[in-house]
Amino acid sequence: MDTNPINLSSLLKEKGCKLTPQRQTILDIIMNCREKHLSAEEIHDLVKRSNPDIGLATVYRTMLLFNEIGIVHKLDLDDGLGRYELNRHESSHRHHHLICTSCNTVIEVEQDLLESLEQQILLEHGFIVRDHRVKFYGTCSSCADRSL
Amino acid sequence: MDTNPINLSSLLKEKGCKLTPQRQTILDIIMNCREKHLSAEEIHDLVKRSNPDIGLATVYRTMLLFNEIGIVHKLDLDDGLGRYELNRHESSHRHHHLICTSCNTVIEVEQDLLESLEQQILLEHGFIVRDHRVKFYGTCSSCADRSL
DNA sequence: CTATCTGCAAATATTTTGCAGGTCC
DNA sequence: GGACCTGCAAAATATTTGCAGATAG
Repeated sequence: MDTNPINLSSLLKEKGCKLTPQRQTILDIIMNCREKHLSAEEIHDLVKRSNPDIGLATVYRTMLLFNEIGIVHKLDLDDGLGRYELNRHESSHRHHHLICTSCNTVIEVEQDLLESLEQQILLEHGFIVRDHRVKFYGTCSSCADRSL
Repeated sequence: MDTNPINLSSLLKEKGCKLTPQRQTILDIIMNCREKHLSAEEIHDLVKRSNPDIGLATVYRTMLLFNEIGIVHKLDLDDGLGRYELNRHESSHRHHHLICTSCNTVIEVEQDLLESLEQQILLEHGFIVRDHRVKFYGTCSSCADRSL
């Protein structure tokens, strides 16, 4: 597992923002929960263990900022809350989420495989794709086994 | 353009639900705005023209029901509201949305082209895909032209 | 020193729910 | 007639904002 490869300080400086202990703590938390898709409230709960004085509003403001800087991505897992995950890739090559409609587990898939579709979209619509979000709904292998 | 191919009455009967004027009015509205991705509030505004007494709560309850029956699909266009579109296909073959990050236009693409990815997901993860949601972010042709 | 940040509380915004009365079948 | 539905208002939820004081650089 890699240690912090993110130079928070310089990323913030580019934007004219300051490196505060709150922001560092929040980054540490989400670095330690890379696979977790945490909501703002969940991040807040975890962050309070290190620093009980951090407010929920600060978490929201920080996630907004981290999203702009590209440190995290906001995602929607259909439970009515915004959720965030660390942005592990430089490019628009992004993994996909498999959502099991039986047990609600979220599995990640690393393949992208959307190049040909994106190429076709460019040719037929003149639309230049720079990013995408893909969710698959279905039945995970454990649930499929269980229902045999 | 096809006229109402949806037999609302029998779909509702299957679920033990009743056909009320409110539900019929709401269906009529969304049939006439097939390409629109309306929010609950927008549907409510339109519906009130025919029947000013319909409440917003009824719209929410009806969209929940229509979503269960499969008449509509809820979607998330990243503006913080739930939006709905008519479900035009029987199968899980679904169109995709192109969201222009310059002008916020939403364009629809009819190609699916996810079969090979879904096949690969089944082989590698044993996950049976039954439905998917795909959003592409980028620049539409008008915006691309404008910035030349 | 000062622009930026923070915590708190209040404000917003969206969606859900309880209930008393109304209506489809 | 009775289960189901509706409108209204209130509640619940999620997120944003205003502000006075604190702090990074």
